[in-house]
Amino acid sequence: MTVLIKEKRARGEAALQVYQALRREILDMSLAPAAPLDEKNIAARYAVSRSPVREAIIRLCAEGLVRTLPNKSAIVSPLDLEEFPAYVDALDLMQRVTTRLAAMHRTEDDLDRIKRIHLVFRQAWAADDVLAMIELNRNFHSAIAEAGKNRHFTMLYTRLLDEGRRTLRVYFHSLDDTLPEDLAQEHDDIIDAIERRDPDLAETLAHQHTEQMAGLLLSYLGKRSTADFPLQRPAAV
Amino acid sequence: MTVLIKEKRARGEAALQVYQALRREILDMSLAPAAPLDEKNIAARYAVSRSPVREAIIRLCAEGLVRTLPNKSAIVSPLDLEEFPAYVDALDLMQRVTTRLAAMHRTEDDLDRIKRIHLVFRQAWAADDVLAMIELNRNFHSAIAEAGKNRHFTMLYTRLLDEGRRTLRVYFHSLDDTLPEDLAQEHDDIIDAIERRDPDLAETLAHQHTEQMAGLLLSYLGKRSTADFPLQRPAAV
DNA sequence: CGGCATCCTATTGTGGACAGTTTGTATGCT
DNA sequence: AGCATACAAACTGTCCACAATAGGATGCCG
Repeated sequence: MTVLIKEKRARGEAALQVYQALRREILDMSLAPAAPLDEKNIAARYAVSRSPVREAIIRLCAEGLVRTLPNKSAIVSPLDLEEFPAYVDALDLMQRVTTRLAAMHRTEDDLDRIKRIHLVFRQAWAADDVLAMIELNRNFHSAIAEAGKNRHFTMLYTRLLDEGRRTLRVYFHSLDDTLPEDLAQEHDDIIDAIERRDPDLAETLAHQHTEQMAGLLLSYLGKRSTADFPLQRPAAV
Repeated sequence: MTVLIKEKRARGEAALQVYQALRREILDMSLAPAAPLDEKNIAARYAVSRSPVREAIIRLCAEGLVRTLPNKSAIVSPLDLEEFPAYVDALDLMQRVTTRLAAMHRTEDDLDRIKRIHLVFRQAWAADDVLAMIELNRNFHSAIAEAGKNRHFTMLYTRLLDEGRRTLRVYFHSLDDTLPEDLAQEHDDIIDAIERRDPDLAETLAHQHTEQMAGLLLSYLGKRSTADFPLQRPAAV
């Protein structure tokens, strides 16, 4: 699938566009985890030379979305379920601290932005558009983090959210693309706490939100199709 | 100052070596904050072409140690004192959580590593080698974070420590390269808490350690040389 | 004398070429 | 048949060349 971008590209845009396009494809899982990233191939697809592609891959590598192997093709970072606990720990702490800080430091503009994103999130929920919901969920929490005004927390948190987007996709597919409404309700509550500038409540809600999400994912991971399937032939009727 | 590296370089080492060398120079402040990074110049100094240099700069940019401006030279990230509070907030939280996790998950090997580094730290302290101390302080806390077994926290924490190394250098220079012994003692206490697997104590000590450091830095920033200097000519005797 | 337009130069962003590895295949041997 | 070796294709890492842009120097005009 060749992707044509622009007739004429501004100087300095090629690397950025390839970076954004690759990033999107990785997060959408159009590029599967562990898929090799052939530089020449990608260069051809985006009608650029290998230099901008290389730059994009290096940046994605620094973000943890791809992994480079010496003298071999870089690959899309695999979804490592082994470190799921550490991931949830990190996500939880970052979600708590960014939400708390948002309740402390948010401006009216911040609040507007957050509410606007959540509105679109609800629309996507109504339309059963799961892909949009996943992205909007990410943007929702990212906007909250921005309102917290600490770029270090924001950076790690958005990185974690991005990494998680792929896991969420796997999970939501398993639910036949339906979503519990609880999540949207929890978002409402978080917004309220931030609006009322209640850091403790905001942090508590953020924590419960993470627990909720982690619980859902765990129940999915624990779901096994043949666990209670009798290997012994059932007794004749 | 031309730096000659190797007669023959292994394929794939050029970019790595330039990256490590640049990184070191930035953290040592051999390259001053806001100093421009001329690609051709750097390429000549390390006897490579611009491609590996470019790769190194991109990676450093993703780490936050350099800043790239479109169509202009990248510059060493300036020491932005405006966001000092946010930095301390982030450092404090990461120090607390990584130290707590270390007290929970450390192995005997982890403990050995930490103790070994601290031993060398004390030697550097005895020898008044401030540069070594700054690097060893970073390695000490980094080793603790590793013992916590959460790569996300470790990553952000080490990044913060690295960013802070430059600020520490500025500060310690202002103390005429002498250092309060408290820091070493606090390290001892933290090691004890980790050894005894006492997460609460470890976290508390880590927090106090950050507060101590931040307090020292603040008192330095508040130190002004002419604030109580009378502008009016003193009355004749 | 100061301010603005123009030209010039140095540097970045990108394209393309070349060499060293790695991977896959084919062939020969056990 | 299975394994090891050798060859070949392809890809990465690096170098080099070129075009576009930014910044400075120069000259002109108010």
